[in-house]
Amino acid sequence: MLQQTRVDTVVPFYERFVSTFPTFEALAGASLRSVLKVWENLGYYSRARNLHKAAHVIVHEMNGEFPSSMKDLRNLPGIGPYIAAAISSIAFGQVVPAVDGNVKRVLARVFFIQDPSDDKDVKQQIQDIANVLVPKHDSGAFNQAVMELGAMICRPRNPRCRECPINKSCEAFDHGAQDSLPVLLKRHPIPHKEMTAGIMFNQKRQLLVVQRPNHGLLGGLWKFPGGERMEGDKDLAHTLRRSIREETGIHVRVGKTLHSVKHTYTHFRITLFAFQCSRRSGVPIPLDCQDVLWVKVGDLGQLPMSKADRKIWELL
DNA sequence: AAGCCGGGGCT
DNA sequence: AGCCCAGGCTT
Repeated sequence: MLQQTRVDTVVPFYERFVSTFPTFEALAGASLRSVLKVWENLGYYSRARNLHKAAHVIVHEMNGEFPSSMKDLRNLPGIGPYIAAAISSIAFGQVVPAVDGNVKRVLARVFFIQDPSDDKDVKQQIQDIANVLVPKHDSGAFNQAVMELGAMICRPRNPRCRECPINKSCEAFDHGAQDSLPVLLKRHPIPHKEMTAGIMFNQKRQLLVVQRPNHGLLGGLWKFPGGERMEGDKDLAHTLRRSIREETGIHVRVGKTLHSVKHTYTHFRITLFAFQCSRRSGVPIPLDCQDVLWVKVGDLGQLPMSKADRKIWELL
């Protein structure tokens, strides 16, 4: 949960998650849908899918025993170098450094590393320094201490160097360069996309929703049918007719605009336009999606949806 | 090695 | 509007 996600954001999700799935057996036995529902709004949903898978591996392939070595931890889906090191050092007392974003920033400053910290060699250099620094005793506490120092004192912006317990050992502070380290690579500007969502009821006053493919953006979450405006679309109504046909095979008539919401993802922004829609012909089947479902508006709260789609639902 | 993957808070 | 968050997986 803590991957690229602030502790304060995670805490309520964590509490709800462990009370819903208190054991590996409970998590392994739960449906992916129920896991995604508890994860809803936390983002990076592959983490939820991987955690669900990992619980299954622990219960069915590891005799229900949680692994303690770096090597065995790395074999669980979703556990990479940082988490393997964090768990084995904090929970099992192994002498390994846990290098997260905080640690990289602290070490880049303390050791005055002026090359971009995203560079492969620089990452290795930081890892090498951490390997030397990690103490034989209480390495888990050391790891947490460096992370905490990075979060509270050696912050990305406006570091509190006067209050820093190790400022006398910090080369960046010596040079007065703490604000310009670590060096950032410039990022590409993110594109803007226009997205469409069809709000369509059947005679039973049920709403049509589709489930996204399990891999890719917002994998496994539910959405209103519709898609991105492409080159050849002459207007958004055209986009919506085309994308609903691709997703579900049905032909629709596009009515009036109901709402529009803006949302920012990691690599692009969207404006999502919701249109009233009616079915002209065909029966919805899962073509360019994983599943289709007619659902009562009130029951849509049970299905995991992204923030942008949830906003549309709330406006309805 | 680079791209992909969310949502939220701070500046 | 940009940046960053107790990163990992895929290609």
